[in-house]
Amino acid sequence: MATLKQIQYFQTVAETQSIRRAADRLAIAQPTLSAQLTALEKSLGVTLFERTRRLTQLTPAGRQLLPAVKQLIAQWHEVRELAHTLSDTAASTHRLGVPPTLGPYLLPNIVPSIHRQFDRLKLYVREEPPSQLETGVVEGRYDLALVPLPLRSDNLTVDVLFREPLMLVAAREAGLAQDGVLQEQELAGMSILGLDERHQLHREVQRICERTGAVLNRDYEGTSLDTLRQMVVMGMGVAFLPALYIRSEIHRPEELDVIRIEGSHLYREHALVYRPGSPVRRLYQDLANLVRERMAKAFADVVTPIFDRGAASSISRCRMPSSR
Amino acid sequence: MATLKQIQYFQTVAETQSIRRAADRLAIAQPTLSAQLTALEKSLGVTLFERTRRLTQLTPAGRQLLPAVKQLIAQWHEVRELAHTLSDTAASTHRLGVPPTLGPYLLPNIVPSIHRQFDRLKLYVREEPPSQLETGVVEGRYDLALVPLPLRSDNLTVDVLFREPLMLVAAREAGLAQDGVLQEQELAGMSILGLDERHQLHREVQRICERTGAVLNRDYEGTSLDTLRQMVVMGMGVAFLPALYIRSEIHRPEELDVIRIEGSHLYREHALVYRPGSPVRRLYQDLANLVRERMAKAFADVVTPIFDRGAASSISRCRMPSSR
DNA sequence: TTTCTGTTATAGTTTTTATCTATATAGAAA
DNA sequence: TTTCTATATAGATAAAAACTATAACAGAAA
Repeated sequence: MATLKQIQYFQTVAETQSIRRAADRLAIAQPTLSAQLTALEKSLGVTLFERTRRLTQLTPAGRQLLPAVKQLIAQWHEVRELAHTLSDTAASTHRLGVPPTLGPYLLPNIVPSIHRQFDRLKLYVREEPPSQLETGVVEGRYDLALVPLPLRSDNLTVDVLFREPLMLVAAREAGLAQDGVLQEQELAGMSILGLDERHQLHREVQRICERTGAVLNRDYEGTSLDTLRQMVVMGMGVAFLPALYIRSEIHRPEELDVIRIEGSHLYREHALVYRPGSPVRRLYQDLANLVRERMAKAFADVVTPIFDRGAASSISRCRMPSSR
Repeated sequence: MATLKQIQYFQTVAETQSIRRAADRLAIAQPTLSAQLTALEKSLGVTLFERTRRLTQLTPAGRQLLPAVKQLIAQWHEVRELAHTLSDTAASTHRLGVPPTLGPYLLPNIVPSIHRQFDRLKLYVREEPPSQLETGVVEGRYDLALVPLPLRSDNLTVDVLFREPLMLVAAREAGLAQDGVLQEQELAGMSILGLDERHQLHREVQRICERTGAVLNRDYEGTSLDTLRQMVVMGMGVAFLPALYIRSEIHRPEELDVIRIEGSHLYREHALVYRPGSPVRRLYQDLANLVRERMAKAFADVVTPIFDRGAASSISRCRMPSSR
């Protein structure tokens, strides 16, 4: 099989019309070039050059082959250039998966920062339920994903990002919120609207209901946060909505009361996950930190960034030298 | 520098998503493939694969590099295919030079035969004065050329093709030709029209005049066979015209008398010439034979093919093994 | 003619590298 | 846990690409 070197030799000899001069330009010995030319001619089955004492010129066949060969070299240079660009890992396109109850309300807030810090990084973003995101990352359909904790799979590296409160939302006319705060006990017996069970949020709300004695209404379930909110507006009940959604989408609070519940763990946690073997995990850790910092700076009133656990989780999965 | 092999390895691993399977498909050992992949990654400066125990998949950078690499391989296949086509030397485009006093009147008669016998051979034909054709072949601007003998340069292989008579042409009203034949002695003192001295034919006619005592009229010279013929038609004198031109262009003999001269060597000889080092000289010898045969078959009454001298001339220039 | 010069080809050697076999290592599955 | 499977590493071998030195040869110059 011919080599790219031989192809390049071919082009140089064709240009210089001399094996001697081509060898000089290529900084190799002349016999080497002669031998490689012969090898190339043999492997192509074509005599490329007519060697005379005065000059070495292309045969008719070689002359016709030259344009194709030049294009081959051009394509090779293109590959090399592209590789050079991509050698900065932050210059590639990474496939990021996001859950539908977080992505649309988080990404607009962090993507500009990412673009600012990693100006040549590109993100291909897709929305899917968290369970599919997890398997997607494991199976390689995604490079990284934003997912709520806890995870099902244990063979992913997890960088915990932040804690997002779930707020109780009620129609204004319900008159639930005297001062925007409710005691946990007051939830008991209350009928709560939730999303359908394909959403991770369904289970999270279910867990809260079990603990507080509220009742999850399974007769009517929202298919998205927006429909759930509409159900609340229409007076069908109250619901737990994520703080980032509320911050992002509810701009006319006169229609809805947003109520904080006193003294409980009404929140969900989000993490950035990726395969432990990913050669660009350092970049993903940087991205995770970027998200945490951005949250701390601009959304401290909404979410709680988690700096320690994520880092620890990553480090615990680093490869250790064998003791043996 | 990377090799085409490594590029192909890259593609195969990307396709099979496994170094093991790719090694099987490529019929090489798995460690070899691992090593070559690492070498490629190093030379490109990019980590192409994420190797896990379950599978080996592309990194984001590798994924983006793959299309360019596929195109590179496609271009390589194109080069190989083209080379394979051209490995039949008769499938190339050869640059043929012809003199203006022969090409237009000979080529239409032989090109169809060439096409019939070498159906994929292509000829790029250019017309130039014979002296420039010779240097053109020597310097590589042409691959082969049709030229009249004798040659100026001695470093070309010569395949003599045929002898073409020069016929005396006179206006009908001159009444020179009682029976279409003239004795050589009758030429003495006759004023002969010729071409300008840039044409080889000028010298040939000059030689004939010297031998026969005719006078070459240098006051009026034709710039082409056609203008020369027009000068004869207009009664400005008589001229020697090549037999192939007459056969090809003079269809209304009533205007002109074509007269054969008895007992002299009123002819020119044409040869096919090419560089002795040309790797396709066998093809050119075949072409020369084709021309001779075609002349013998269809133009025996016009020209005299020469089979022996040409072959001998070629053979005499073949490389001999050194005696030492 | 002979000699000189410049170019390519050949011979022989060294270095590099591509490849092999055997084995280590470590996730995933049983 | 053990077993299986995939990749990596080590060491050896074979292939090749590279070098130096020199031969062969055409063309120019003496």
